[in-house]
Amino acid sequence: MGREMGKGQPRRGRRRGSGPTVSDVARAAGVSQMTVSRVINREANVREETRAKVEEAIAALGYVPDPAARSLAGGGQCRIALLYSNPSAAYLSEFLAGSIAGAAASGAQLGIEHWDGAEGVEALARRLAAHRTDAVLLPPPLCESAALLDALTGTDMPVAQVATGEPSPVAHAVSIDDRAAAEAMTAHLIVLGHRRIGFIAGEPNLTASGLRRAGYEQALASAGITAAPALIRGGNFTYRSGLAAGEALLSLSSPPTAIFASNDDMAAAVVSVAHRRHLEVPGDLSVCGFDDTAMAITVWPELTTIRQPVAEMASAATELLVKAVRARRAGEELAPQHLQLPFAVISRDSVAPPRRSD
Amino acid sequence: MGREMGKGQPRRGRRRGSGPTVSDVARAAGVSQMTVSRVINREANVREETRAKVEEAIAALGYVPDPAARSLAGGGQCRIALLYSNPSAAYLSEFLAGSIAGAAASGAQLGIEHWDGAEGVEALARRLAAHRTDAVLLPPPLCESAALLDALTGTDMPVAQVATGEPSPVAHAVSIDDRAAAEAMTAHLIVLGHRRIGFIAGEPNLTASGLRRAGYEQALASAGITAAPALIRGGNFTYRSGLAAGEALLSLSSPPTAIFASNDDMAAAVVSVAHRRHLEVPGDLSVCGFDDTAMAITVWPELTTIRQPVAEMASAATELLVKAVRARRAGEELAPQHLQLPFAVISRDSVAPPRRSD
DNA sequence: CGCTGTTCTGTTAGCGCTATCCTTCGCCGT
DNA sequence: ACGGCGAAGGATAGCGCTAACAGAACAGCG
Repeated sequence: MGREMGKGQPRRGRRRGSGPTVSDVARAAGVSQMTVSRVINREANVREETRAKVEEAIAALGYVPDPAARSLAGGGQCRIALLYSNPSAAYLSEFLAGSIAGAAASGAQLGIEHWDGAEGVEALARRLAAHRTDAVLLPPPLCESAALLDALTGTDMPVAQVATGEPSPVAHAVSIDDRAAAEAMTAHLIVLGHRRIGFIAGEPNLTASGLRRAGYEQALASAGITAAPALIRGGNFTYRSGLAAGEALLSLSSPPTAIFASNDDMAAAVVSVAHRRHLEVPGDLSVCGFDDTAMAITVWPELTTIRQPVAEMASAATELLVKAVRARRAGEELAPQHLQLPFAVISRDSVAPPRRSD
Repeated sequence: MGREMGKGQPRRGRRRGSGPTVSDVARAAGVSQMTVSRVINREANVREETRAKVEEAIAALGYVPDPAARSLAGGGQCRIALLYSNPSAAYLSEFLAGSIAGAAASGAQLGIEHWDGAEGVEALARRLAAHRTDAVLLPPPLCESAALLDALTGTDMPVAQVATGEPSPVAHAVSIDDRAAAEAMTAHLIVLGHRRIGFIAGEPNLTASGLRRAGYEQALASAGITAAPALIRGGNFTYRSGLAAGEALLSLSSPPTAIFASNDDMAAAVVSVAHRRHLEVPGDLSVCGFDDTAMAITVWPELTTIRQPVAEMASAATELLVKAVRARRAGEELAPQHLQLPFAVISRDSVAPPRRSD
């Protein structure tokens, strides 16, 4: 039977005008499709030289892998649910962007699920099952809920906690070294000449809070400064709690020359309190925060703070989950990974040397 | 009976344990895969009897079509890009959540693209093309960039603007009635007894700013109050501009009893200024914002503000784009739609009747 | 009965990618 | 030399689905 009878021209196929495909890249790089695939997936056993050639071709053609095709051919459909509760919204947006990128990169579907705890844990599990969820991504503060974690790890869905201080041994986790970060920030203040450094602790139920406080204390100890208990105040990560703690610290007979708040919201509140008392920031009082959320650059002066690579963390956690799901489907089990990403001290305008180093 | 005769014994396929496929259903129903596909897609030209048989088989096997395969095979692939610039991040998180939901609902892929304007418009267009973007979603403030809009609508990608005051005639748009919202908020203050109501305008380049101001003026006019020009101050949606405008308004010889800021950031700044001057909010000064971003409930007291259903708006815009892309592929053209979603006045603790209605 | 339409249903060939072989090649030890 | 081994990369066959076309079944009409 003459397949190409009517037209001498081979049938155009039903290519979407879309874009370059693996075979285009392969042709351009002078390798096989499979090698391109290997480069994309960062598999081993590809010579550096070959990899470079392929990457060049990818860049030149502006190639982007088709997620649909990937999940069809590869490990198969993978739906991961991002479970969130109380959105510290600035955080969530970066987190979402990261998850989306991670999901896109591994060809997974991302679903957003809200859970406020009112609905029981089992009801949640049922909901996830109905949505054919393969894995669950937990940003703070949900990643700290022991009940939730238990229920989730009880199912056969891999779970990833992001930014928890104390990862569960049965879950994947991505975080920064909160303790080292707090220590670095405190040390920074000490180097500038501050000696009376106030600290506003975070929500006591979150494990990261303890680590941040430990880092602060460690830095003081390393510098030979005795930590005055009066300089440490409790907070719960809200602006309002920062207001109260700030008032308390600045009402001391010998107030601190710098205040390190465990997050940006509380630091912003401290700035507000300082202004109310007609103290200049950073002239009369240095203030620093933690997280580098939108709040940090919203207030004036902009806050010196610790940047967590939230997007990267979310992206890494997402990819981890996809890998876990695929491994599980292949019959293996991916041992819980606990990644730690680097943080950075971001210097802005809310910190300066103390006016008189007494 | 033998397996498929034509081909040799298939080599141990790499079936995922997943679920039943079209061919399972087809075999169970005694029809071809194609017929099953037709039933799934509710195509015409399938006998009622056949359809019933297939549907029965689907139900019996618990078959669910694989979206990845569908979009690979069908033209279904649709990649929509969410283009964002400015870290108006609190807004973005809700926006993202909405877009994701919208994309999932219509089976589209969502990509996040950052653009700060440094890279030229054509470079951006090239990047989008390289990422096989089919349509572009523009949250504020990018949706106001005429240059960008021109460049984008010049391509054959559908574009949707979200929350713009003045939709382009060639783009889709989803917004709220900013003017009516500002009018409602102002009227609310008037009903409480305020007569000297300060207004902080938004970034003059954004069309929504003008509408909000017009709404404010309209409400005053309707109540027979003459708008004192001194009570209107310019701002640009930043906290810092709110600080300056707040200072100016409260320094007037006859200061306002209420200040309506065009967004929450500026309203938060006004609260801060008021506190610095030892004015109680809302006792001595009522303050209200606009947008209901995270900032509104971060500061204390929490802000009375206008809620825009950002997530719904993003979701609606996303679905609109998908529809437009599919229509275009089918050869038709979806005329630009301009949707307007309802807003709501959210009463919190930053507004009260004036102490003495003078 | 042929001849045209009109439904319906089946067949074939991919969509873009990766799993699973398989070949090739260089490097070691004896 | 030789066999053996592991790394690098190629060839091929699908993943589950649908577009496009090719029949088959059935109607009406001369």
